[in-house]
Amino acid sequence: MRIGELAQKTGVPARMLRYYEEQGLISPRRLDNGYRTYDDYLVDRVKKVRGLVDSGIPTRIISSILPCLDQPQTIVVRNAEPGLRELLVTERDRMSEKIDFLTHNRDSITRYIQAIDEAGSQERPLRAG
Amino acid sequence: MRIGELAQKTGVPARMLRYYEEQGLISPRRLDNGYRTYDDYLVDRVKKVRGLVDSGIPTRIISSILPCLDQPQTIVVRNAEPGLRELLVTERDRMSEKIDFLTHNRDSITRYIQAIDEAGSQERPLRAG
DNA sequence: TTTGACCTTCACATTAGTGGCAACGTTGAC
DNA sequence: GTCAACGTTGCCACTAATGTGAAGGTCAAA
Repeated sequence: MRIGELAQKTGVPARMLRYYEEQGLISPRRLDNGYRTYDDYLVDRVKKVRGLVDSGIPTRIISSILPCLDQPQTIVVRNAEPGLRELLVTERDRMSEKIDFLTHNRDSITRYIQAIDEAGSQERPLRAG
Repeated sequence: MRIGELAQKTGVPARMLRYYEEQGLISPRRLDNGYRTYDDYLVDRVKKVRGLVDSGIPTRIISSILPCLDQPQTIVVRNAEPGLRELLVTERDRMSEKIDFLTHNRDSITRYIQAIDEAGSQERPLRAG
């Protein structure tokens, strides 16, 4: 598919898709006329990139770990560069920290919302049917 | 405590603490000589801010939700502005998305690390004692 | 009075995009 | 064919968010 269709399928503007290519995150092939052409599996990859960027992972890191996020790895694993494992462990731990942090604070927010709701229902108790 | 001590306790440079104040995230009182002075509970608040920023929450949002993250709320809840509940729900849902996303990808990374380890041990099987 | 922590302020850096232009490709109507 | 409309290309510059550096001055303890 071409860039417009991918943009439409992912909700990510074409402009941003070109930017991600510039950052080494997605590498489409080219048609004879120079147009970018994307395989279907890149729809998921683009969404993955968006989610990771939104979660505060820098693009530099994303480009390192992206190949490790696609499921059937098998081949890639052999002759992994020496630093890779260490990088992955570091980033995984960082992600775990983020998860813990977000979870804790999300739960605080949830409790606060409940408190608002209870305060509201107390103020004007259920009365009608 | 003054800014240097807070910086030391939180690991956040004094420069950044001033920046966070500029962004409305932390509002220390001032001594007669103009020095900032921080209460003890701000140590936790600073760490919270760091975690949230690292997780991709914009400071503008953080400043809105910070008051709702401290545990004994009770008083604050009453006469909450009308938009607040909606904002909180939106942000909570966004945080949940991030959590799911990070969890999914972290697990992929973990599996990949395991695959590396297994590939390594297969390549050079346990042989010596 | 010198030293180190602190003050404000202005400028600069980095990351993650966005906007707009001019030129080229593609498609459908005439 | 050719014209218009729209998608795509590269490119350059610009924005917004999150910090960081450094100059030049103040405070207070040794």
